Amino acid sequence: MGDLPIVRFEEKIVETVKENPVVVVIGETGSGKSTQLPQILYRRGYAKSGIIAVTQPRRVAAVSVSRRVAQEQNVRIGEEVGYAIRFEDRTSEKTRIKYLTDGVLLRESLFNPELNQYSVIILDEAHERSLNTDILLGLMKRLIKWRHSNLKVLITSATLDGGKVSRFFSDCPVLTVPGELFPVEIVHISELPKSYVEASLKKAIDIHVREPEGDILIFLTGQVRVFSPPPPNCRRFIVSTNIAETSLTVDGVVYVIDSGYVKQRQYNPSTGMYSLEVVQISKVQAKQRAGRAGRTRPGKCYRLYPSTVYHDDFLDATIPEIQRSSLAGTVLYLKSLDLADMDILKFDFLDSPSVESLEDALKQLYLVDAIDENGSITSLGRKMAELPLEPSLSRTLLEANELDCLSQALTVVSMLSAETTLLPAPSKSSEKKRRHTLSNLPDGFGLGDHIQLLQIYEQWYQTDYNIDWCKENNLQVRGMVFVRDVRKQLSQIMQKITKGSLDVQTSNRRRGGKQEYKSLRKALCIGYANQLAERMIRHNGYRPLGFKSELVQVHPSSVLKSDEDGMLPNYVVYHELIVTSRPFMRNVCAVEMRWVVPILAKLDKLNVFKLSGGSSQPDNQIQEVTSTVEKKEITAVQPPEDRASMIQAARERFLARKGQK
DNA sequence: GAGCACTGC
Repeated sequence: MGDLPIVRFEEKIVETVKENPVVVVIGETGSGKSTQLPQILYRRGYAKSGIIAVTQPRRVAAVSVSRRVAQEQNVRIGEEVGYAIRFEDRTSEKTRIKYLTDGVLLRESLFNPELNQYSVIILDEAHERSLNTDILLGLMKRLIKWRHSNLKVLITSATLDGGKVSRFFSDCPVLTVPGELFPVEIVHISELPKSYVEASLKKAIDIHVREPEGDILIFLTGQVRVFSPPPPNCRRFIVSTNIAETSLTVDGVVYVIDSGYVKQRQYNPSTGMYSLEVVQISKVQAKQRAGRAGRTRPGKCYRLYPSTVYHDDFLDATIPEIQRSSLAGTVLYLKSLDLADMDILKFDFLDSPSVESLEDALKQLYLVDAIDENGSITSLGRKMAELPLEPSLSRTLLEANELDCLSQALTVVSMLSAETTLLPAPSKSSEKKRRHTLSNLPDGFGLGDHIQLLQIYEQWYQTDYNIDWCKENNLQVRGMVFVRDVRKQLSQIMQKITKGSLDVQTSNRRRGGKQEYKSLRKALCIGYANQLAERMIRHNGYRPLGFKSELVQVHPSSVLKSDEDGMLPNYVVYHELIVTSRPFMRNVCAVEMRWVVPILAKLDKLNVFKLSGGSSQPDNQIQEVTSTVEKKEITAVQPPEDRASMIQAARERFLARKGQK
């Protein structure tokens, strides 16, 4: 390994790091930056006063890279070289080089904001711009001011715009290390095809007929089954999503077909809805895809778009995750750090999320009681930030603890954390089977999907976590085991937060009936105060409250039942709004009017201007921001005419009851 | 009555 390109730059790297607190290292695939950079600094004594931390966006990468480095150092994993990922800490007092996911480093920073145990922090794969890496970039900028004398920060990436990061860190130096890829010939087609799926199929057959041996990797937006039956000889056709850009390395690939598209999840802060859209990839992504052809020998990349489209239409870089996600959790995290002069609208991000998105986050946090009407974090909010969950789910756990149904809530929340991986990938053959077996699973008494998830886990518990039971019921074993791990971790954190011995045991009793779930549903209602929907008067469509008014439906996969008149509950809370063919609420739970009334009152007095620190002295940049806020109509709920009086009456009853107490 | 890429604490 001594001849990796990066080693030839050792002197230059060491010299630059010595003179500067922050250094950007651009290294193409095959440069050895992830494995060699920490070893170089280790050799030069940088681990004497602290640990060298290397972050990775993915767990597998943290584990595999650390294993390779341990091997090169000739030590066992967990000794001088170790890793830390969720559920698994393979480090010891001897550890000097520590690989960890960026999520783990963020969590460590919550309890030790100065990260004193580290002398060097290397943020690897920064070009991927994961939400966590972006937060860390902002935190590092603050941290080097406090720890100027004893902390070195290195930002490394494959194709990141080095100049931009350098400017972000007060014009820090940028080192470029060449990679060891084989040349890849790029071929563009002359005009955009009508169908990129069809075009990629044609191109694949074309390569198969004309070109010498070598596997073909095809980047599409989903696993479309268009390549069956397989060709008669042994050439492999690998159809892949963007997973092969980063997570997956396929050996033997010589040809890449790049459709130029990717399916991307986007959050709309004004409607609270997620959507999955097929969008054009960025130049960075196109380069990444082409690079996959040159890992073992010279290769070819066929791009199913003209070069003019690449140059003129493609974005330089993918829109960072931070600009495509709901930021409630992120904002709560930053608020809980108690950074001096912390104003969330002024936090220094490499690419700032929109003001609208930040205000949406503040609004949500206010509704779940994590911040007060002035935008300051509450003691409840502090506890919520300690839980590795979305704010609505942390709020549910804390409320459940008050209502003596923590054990049930822990199960529901854990099941939701792995929900997508529970059911097996749909295929024609298993579809019937799944439907059949699902009918054998509990139905949540018609109260909704959260209750069903609880019942499923409790049944599994009663079989003593029997793997065969999962298989019989077509539940993914890995998913269920993951749920069990999450539940254990959350139980421990809850014990710590409440400083008490809690009853977190999964219930073993035979369940009585609907009444059994009342407290749990109330806790869910309070936790999901930001995800509450009201049914329309005469039909089963719903309107999410607190967002721009849009009509949504309960997802057809839901087990929520209607009453004798065919009507669904007046109010439900939902886990997620997702736009596919239409806007749907996924995972809903029926809630009662009397729990909803205080939330409606809160929605009424919502004042985003105050939440975003409207009283503070704005600087020029912020001036512009606040003026748009002032003009904007506050998105409080306007109940439909004839229901307004009903809500008012219920609210008065509620307040009267409260007064009596 | 739908049908959804990928991560992570």
